[in-house]
Amino acid sequence: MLNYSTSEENYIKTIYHLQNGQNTVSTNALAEKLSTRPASVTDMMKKLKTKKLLHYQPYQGFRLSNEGKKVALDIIRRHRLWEYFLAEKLKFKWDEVHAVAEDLEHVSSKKLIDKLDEYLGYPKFDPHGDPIPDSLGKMDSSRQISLTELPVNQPAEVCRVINQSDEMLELLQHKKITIGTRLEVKKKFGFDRSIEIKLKQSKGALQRSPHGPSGQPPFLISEQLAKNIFVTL
Amino acid sequence: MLNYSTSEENYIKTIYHLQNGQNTVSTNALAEKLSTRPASVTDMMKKLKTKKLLHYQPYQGFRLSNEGKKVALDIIRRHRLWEYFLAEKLKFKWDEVHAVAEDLEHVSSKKLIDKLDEYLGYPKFDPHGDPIPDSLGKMDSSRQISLTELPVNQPAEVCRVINQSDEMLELLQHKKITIGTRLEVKKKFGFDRSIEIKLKQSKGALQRSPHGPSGQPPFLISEQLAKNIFVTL
DNA sequence: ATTTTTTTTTAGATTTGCCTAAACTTTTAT
DNA sequence: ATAAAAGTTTAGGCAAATCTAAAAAAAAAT
Repeated sequence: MLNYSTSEENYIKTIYHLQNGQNTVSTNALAEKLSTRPASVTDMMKKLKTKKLLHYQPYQGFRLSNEGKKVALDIIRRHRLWEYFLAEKLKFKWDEVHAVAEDLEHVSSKKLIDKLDEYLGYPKFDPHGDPIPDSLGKMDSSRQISLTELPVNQPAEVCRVINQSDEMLELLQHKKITIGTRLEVKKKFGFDRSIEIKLKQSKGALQRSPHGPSGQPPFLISEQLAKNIFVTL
Repeated sequence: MLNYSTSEENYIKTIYHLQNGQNTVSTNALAEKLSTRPASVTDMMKKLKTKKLLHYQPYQGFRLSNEGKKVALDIIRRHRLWEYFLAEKLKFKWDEVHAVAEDLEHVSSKKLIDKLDEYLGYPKFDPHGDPIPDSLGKMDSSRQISLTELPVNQPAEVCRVINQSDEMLELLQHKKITIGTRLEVKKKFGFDRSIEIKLKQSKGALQRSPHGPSGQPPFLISEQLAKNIFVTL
């Protein structure tokens, strides 16, 4: 695996996230995500094409090649391992790890990352619940469904939150929802597709609450929030 | 404290090391250390002067300003904390930490470094024995003398090795000299200023050696090596 | 089927950090 | 004291990554 510049790596990583599966990625979408100009994207696409990291015909959008995907997974591995390190060892808050990991991910010593992985105990998911690729690029794709898809009365555990903004994290924190929280959907309302959920006693937390043996009362959350919370059964 | 580019940081750090105390640093010396060309150094010196990080009059050499020294100490702090982390936590070998830390030191989140420092237990020295500046730039300057200055029969402990090349590390490894090794100078020879030293039982290592209760026999080391080994009494 | 709008690309600059070659200072040697 | 050598700076260029403005292609609307 060759070395790529920080800028190249940011393009590759972002294309990977945008081309969820087989989608083709557009110049404008990529420029938007990277806070840059379409013209800069075109320049970089030409360069990455000559390096055989992506397929690209002018005006036709682009997709990572197999080699490009490998590189992307390696960057994502580095990013998520650092996120795990920051949260787990340095006690960063869940919502602070991303920005710092954006810098650390570009330090590309293979030995460093493999030793870090070992030190951390080969974690499978980062603090946001995203799976961490192993050194071969394989990662767990354990069934993670959105809260909107979770059947009523089916117990589940929060394993991932996507698209987190500061506002969203504030709301989650207020409602005491974190990775690992166990819950059930109690009712779904057609009117605005909001859903009522009930948090369950987590294994660790056994203190008496003021709500009796059944814990806190159920409460409503919006569809917009539910879409962004993923759970495992 | 503003942010500086990786390149600027490398210049600042290297000037700090070269201007040991009040020396003035020359263009050629800096170019040599940074494996770059004198013309590039001049360019950068002009830039750093406008940023008030150093004092510089054409043809007269340069010295860091107080602000420049502060920046240098911050970079050195990051570098040495990462070295400590790599050796202590990730079990990198003593001679492998420097190269990786060269990259990590440029990730400049203050919060990251302060939390790393806390996590590591506020270490005072890096794996080479160099003192680590605290978040205010203060560092231990505990008396560390070169082996060439150590009086005969004065027990001491290796605390620092400077100027380490691969060849030198090979030699140290072969003679089983590491940070923490305790020893005494037994004889000094005027002819080539080589010295004879004797390793002492380290506190930790209590296994019987084939050399009886007094440990290994004394052996000679060159002046060149002795100059680079520092000890505390 | 044109025209309009949107998207994408090209052309030409800019900034950073580096280079070579030539010019200029300072130092050293005669 | 002056010439040669060594060290330093200037001048002019180059590559990476960005930008703006204009041109070209594709998509949408009439």
